[in-house]
Amino acid sequence: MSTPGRGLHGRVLDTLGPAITAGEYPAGSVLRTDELAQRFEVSRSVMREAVRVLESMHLVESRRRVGVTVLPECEWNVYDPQVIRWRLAGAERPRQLRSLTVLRSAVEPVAAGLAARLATPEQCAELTECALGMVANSSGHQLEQYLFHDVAFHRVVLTASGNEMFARLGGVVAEVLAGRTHHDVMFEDPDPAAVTLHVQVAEAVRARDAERAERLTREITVGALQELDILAP
Amino acid sequence: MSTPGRGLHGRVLDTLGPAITAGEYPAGSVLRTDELAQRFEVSRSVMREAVRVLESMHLVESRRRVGVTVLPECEWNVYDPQVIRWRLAGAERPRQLRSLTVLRSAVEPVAAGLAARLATPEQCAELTECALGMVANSSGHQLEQYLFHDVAFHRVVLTASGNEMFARLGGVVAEVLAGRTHHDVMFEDPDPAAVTLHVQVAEAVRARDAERAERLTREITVGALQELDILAP
DNA sequence: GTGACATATAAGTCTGACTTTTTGTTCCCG
DNA sequence: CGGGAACAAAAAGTCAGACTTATATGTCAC
Repeated sequence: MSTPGRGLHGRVLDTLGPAITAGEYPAGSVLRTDELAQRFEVSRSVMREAVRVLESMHLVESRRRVGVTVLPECEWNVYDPQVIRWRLAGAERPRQLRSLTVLRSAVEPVAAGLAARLATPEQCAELTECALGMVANSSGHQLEQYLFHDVAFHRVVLTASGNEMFARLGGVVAEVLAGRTHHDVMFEDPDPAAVTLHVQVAEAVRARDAERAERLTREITVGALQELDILAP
Repeated sequence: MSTPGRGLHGRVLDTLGPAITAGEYPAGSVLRTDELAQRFEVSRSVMREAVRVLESMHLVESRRRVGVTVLPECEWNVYDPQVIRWRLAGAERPRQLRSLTVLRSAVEPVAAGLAARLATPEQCAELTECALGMVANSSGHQLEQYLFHDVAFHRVVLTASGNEMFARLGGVVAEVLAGRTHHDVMFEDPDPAAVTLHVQVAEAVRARDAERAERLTREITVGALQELDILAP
């Protein structure tokens, strides 16, 4: 996925990152650069680069005479795509998926509202195209194609919102949707109601009806929350 | 702010990071590590560490035989607190502030709704305390104290939501509020209506009225949007 | 117990030599 | 004249070793 093994330090991160985010080293654990370098059979310079990256993600803190200390979870840069991927790959996957879905439920409706105001004609067209693609693959166990169009749909909405922060969440949404399709429950065809909602959102955006686009998208995200049993009575 | 000059590579980042995020090197620009090392008068090892960090933020990409290429803005990890700080410090400040405020307007209401369900008694108490602090400093040009309690208030709401992604935005909100107080318009005392809303949110959370807490917080964020002239008629 | 001092430790830095990958050029052949 | 293979150069990547610096901790006198 994305950028595997871009250099030796990347290889080190590919094992050390998941290990830390999985809680294998509890907060406060102290590692030593030299020891790590030996363990991974790389030079200290390479190991230092890896540590610097982990440090920039606030997963660890490096202090003289102490070593490399693992930071508590609340310090982590949980928006770093790399960190998200590591956590989604580990045992914390369910919790991470919940966090991200709640985030989606907050962001996507607002993004849809903005998209209704700001989307270019091209983006409107793309959106309906995606929605149609979802309809076309909503039955007959064509889950992969359905997923493809679903991801594209949400990506377009987030991009069309004109907000860079929203746009950057496209990758996150892709991970969540892909995760739902592949790992979790989703053996049968997608919920027809959800498909309809996507079509209606595309219509609302094209019609420049921000209020409606937001409300419909909220319905979609509420559905996503329900799938994960998030929601109080 | 936060961690100034933690080592030589940090010093390098303090100038190179802002320069890149300010668009001083347009996307596609190519830098060479050796040249940079000379310019900053550091060894190549230190320079490499700095480049690795920039790479982990997706500000640059390092390729053999080519050099260090500056990536287009759409690739940047705009959620990285460091990147946010750099951008807030540069010429792009107004745009960054708008992006962040729109993000707030999406996230905070939902967070407040969750907080109303999940906040501990201690957090409820903290919240009312913050709101009272805001009231106490809302007149008489006590902007600094007001800001302090305002930041604390929003931090508690985001934390009490129980969602780690929301909680992590506490720092971002702090930057936005501080920015508004210090740089932008805010010479006279804060809007009394906004102060009242904060008190009411605290009440709603304590009363476990999620719907009301969300609606009131939405009013607060709408106010923040209006201050920046964001909002269609 | 408290303060100053010494010491050991691990990160931080620098340098120089070497390797590897990739790009762009050159040159030969069709 | 075009295309492909071989080649050369450039820049990042890697490594090893020596040295510096900050700092936690222990020691000792008071």
